[in-house]
Amino acid sequence: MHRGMLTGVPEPFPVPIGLRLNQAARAVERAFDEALAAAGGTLPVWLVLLNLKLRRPANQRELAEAVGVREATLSHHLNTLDARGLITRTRDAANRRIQVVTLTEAGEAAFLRLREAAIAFDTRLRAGLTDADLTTLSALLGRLAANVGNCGDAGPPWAGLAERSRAPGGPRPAGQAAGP
Amino acid sequence: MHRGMLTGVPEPFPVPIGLRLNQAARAVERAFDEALAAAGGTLPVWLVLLNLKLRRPANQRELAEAVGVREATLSHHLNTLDARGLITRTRDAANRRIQVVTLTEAGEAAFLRLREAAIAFDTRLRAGLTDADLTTLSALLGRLAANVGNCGDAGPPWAGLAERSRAPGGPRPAGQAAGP
DNA sequence: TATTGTTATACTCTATAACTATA
DNA sequence: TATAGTTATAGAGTATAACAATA
Repeated sequence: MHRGMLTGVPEPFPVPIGLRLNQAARAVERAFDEALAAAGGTLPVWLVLLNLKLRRPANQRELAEAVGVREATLSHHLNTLDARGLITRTRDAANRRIQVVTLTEAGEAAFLRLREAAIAFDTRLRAGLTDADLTTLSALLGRLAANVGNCGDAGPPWAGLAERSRAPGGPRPAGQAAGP
Repeated sequence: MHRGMLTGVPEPFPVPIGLRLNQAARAVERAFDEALAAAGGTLPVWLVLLNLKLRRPANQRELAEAVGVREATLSHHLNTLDARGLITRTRDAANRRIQVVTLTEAGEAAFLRLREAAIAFDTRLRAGLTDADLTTLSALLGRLAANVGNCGDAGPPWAGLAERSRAPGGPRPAGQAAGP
């Protein structure tokens, strides 16, 4: 009864695909959050570390964009990482406005732990799906995203945090990312 | 370069499907949030109204479960709805522990507005997708959800809010739902 | 004046724990 | 004691606005 049609409503109504999408995304998100938590991390922390390693963002603006948050929000997360001893911030000698973010040894270790968790998670997630399935799924997801405006393939594939359009406060992202 | 493989990493690595899923889900979520906001609502508000109309939850525990939040969280949202004059809560004469939640006239009107927005959104979202596409997509999404534990088809199709597994605070849902 | 980043503040959504009231 | 619900408190994540420092 929960498959295909909603009944008990004026006229048969197909289960909205957006809802299916969201249920799946939330289930996956929750599981990924748990996997990261088990490895001592959170999604924002993981995304920041990942982007620091993968890209070499010239400044925090780039990093924030890659992570998918505002600059102020990134500062917030960097403060957390700093407090946890995972990064250091030092002024660039050539342009002292720029803070050069560097992973500490503990930061590198945290990155490796989280990367392992992310890789294991992705493997688990792909179970039973062929490459063709994944390609199809990816294409369909791209279409949905395109249908609502965001081109669906914009930005780096590891951009994983929500960027609220409405005023303050907002939903939470979800995420999952590659292990380089 | 952002398609299929991540480069610049030790070994070619397929773009994690979980990440694709999440990007799409967030784009859709954001758009749906906007659509609801334009109709004067939010996702929690919509889900509460929808569940009140669609089901006839016997008590708030049922309603909370349908919406996908804890009872205390539901109270929170009901307070908002109450403050906005969309619902009333009255004690059940037979069992005075039970609060009977009723939509006011303004609540009914809000429901209709949000329903229209949700239906329009779903139509927009499905653009260019055949029924076969939707079936395929739904199945693949179900598989992903199943792979991470949550059976992917549990609960009412309109349960749209996140249920945090980790301590306090937490991610935000996303959502989209049917218009009955 | 423009760029870079931080701080201050606030908001949404969520949760747990403790409480009231009823059964 | 058990059930129904509310209130109090808290926390994560996000945002905007105002600010400082540098160019």
